Amino acid sequence: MHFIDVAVPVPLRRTFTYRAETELQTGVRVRVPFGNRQLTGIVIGAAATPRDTSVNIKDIEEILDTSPVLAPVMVRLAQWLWQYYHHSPGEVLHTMLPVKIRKGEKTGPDEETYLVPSAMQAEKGSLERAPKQQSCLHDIQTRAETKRVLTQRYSAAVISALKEKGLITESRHTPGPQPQRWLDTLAIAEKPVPDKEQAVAVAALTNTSGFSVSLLEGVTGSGKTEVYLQTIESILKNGRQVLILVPEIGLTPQTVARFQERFSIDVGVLHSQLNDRQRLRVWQQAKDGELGLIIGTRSAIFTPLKFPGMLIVDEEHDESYKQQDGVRYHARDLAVMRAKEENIPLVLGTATPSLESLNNALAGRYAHLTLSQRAGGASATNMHLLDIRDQVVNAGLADGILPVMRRHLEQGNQVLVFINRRGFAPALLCHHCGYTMHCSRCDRPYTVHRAQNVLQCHHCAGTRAIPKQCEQCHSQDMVTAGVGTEQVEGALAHLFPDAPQVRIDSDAVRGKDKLQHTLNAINRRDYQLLIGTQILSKGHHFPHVTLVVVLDCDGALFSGDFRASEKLGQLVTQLAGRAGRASKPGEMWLQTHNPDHPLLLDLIHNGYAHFARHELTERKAALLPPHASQIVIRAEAGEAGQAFGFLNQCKAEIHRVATHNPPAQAGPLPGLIEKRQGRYRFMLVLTHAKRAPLHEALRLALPGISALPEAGRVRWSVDVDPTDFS
DNA sequence: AGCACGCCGACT
DNA sequence: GTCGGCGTGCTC
Repeated sequence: MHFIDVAVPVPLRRTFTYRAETELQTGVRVRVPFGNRQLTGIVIGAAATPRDTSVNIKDIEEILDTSPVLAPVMVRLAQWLWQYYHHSPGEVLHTMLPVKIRKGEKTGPDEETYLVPSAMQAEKGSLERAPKQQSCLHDIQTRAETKRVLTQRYSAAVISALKEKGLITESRHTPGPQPQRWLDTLAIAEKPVPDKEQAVAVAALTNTSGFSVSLLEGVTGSGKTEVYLQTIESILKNGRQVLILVPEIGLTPQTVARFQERFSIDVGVLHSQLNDRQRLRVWQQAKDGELGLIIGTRSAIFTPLKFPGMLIVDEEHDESYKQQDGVRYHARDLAVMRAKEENIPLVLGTATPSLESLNNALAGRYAHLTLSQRAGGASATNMHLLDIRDQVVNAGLADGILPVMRRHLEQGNQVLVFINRRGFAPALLCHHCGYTMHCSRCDRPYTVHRAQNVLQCHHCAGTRAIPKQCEQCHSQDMVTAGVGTEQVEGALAHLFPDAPQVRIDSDAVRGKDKLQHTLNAINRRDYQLLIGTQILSKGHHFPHVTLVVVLDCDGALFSGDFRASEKLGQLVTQLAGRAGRASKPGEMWLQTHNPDHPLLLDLIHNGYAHFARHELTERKAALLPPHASQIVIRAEAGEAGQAFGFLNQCKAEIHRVATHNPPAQAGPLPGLIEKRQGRYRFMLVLTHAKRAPLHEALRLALPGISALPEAGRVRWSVDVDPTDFS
């Protein structure tokens, strides 16, 4: 008789012990009785023989797999996840596994129709006058192929003719796995000669074996992707798989095509738009070792690999790697754990490292590789501050910037205007009584959208018509306040009527392929003036842009979020990287009311690398991450007092339990967006200089917190290493 | 999360 | 008299 720990899909922070007749492999799915229902669970490992005789240990009902759906490495990763993020095993496995696997569906490839040679032999010369049929038969005789593949290669007529003649028949069966299938087609296309820094980086990364983390800090345009390409070449040749994570917005068909073209192999692609079936297929092929290269967004970090060779996290600073609901994991941090478990190298690439990764590199925990030269000899963009104090500012554009823009436009170049607000204006208010139109569910001002003629709440996405008169005093004198992309677009159309312009924000490029078409049109020089939001800062290069204007960077200087300045530095640097090339050096202007602000001065004069190091010293002095660890407990409820009260009880419980070396507790604080979708949100921020005692305190407190009667009434969650305090 | 058990209001 | 509201408690 064996006792076995099983993770079941319930939101409880523990596993359950069952009895089995035989020993069971870790990672195998089992059907188990749970309460009065049947659940599909995962075997986590052998359990100690229970001493507590009061619990009635039940038998495992059925073993669903002959081979595990989770390799031992992935089971260990799951355990790390639920311990580190203080979530339930059930929720963690829910996050890690494709839906179809979770639901207990059979694994393995689907049955397919094959065309196979029949027992009958073709008479000599009978196909002499049918070369297509001959070649098709030859293909089928050499290698069993699916009907699906063959109908792409040959016409239906050819295939049916062979069937008529009784030379081939159909057969349905499941294909066996074809491990390292990519080696059949792998070929290295012509590649550029790396420059000296790239060559050093490739050599360093190629020579690593076993676990290591390397931060590849390469300025925009320095050819990080080329370093990835040349590094993974030998890994693929050696029959090892490479998993590449990219930000949500960076996963374009072009990205995938670049890898496909270089290596002539199938690339597994994983992103949020896939359906369950497509997702399962890539998962299975990666697990069977059929795919050499898998590219995906955040959750792709859970892709199983039969022959793990290397992990790459591109644009590692990108915020989209942090999951913001459910198990709030950070894919970059998880990649470190995964690489350690698999004993393979991890590469973190970016032009603007997160302070977390930079700190690890500076402390010597990560290798630090740098690419400082832009490819093709392009020079760095020149950055300037434009003091807009006392200047006339029209639709966000200061008078002083207009001559600069005119100069670039007259030279036939493109100008990029960045404003981090979509819509026409961020508020609509009454000129008579000052009342601001706001969303009653979220208590936030509505954004005015002139294009669709609506007010939209940017927190709950709710819309309503633009009112003609004030809700409060019925005055008809309604005015907008602040500036959004739509308004800038309108003003620029007046100021520069001869320059064709385009707006790029999530409103303007909604819909499949719309963004790509717009980007193509920009690089065809259909437009001269580009007005847009964050989208413009991510990954796309605009060789004809010679001027970047940032309309407002003051907000980030005085934000309540301590990461705002880091994000500003990354944004500005990424934006600067969009512009210019060798023949056309770029220039960037930041409009500000704080031209003497040390952060801005440091950023524009010394660059991101210097700026980031300075930020790190500030974080150290303020005892903030990465020089401290944080955990946030969030709660939301229909009544503010409920959420607040619950967090106060959490605070008391942590205080009671963490007698030795307790964390600092701030709050309960209202969320930066206090009310959202009609619910009140609060958070309790736990901070400690050391990670271990912080986690220990929470671990000890969670049973008591979960047992609070309020815990069942409010919606609450634990966020380890929070990146967003809203 | 589910599901049962349990104790109070308005219905055939 | 019962049907069903959702508070509470438990799940190897």
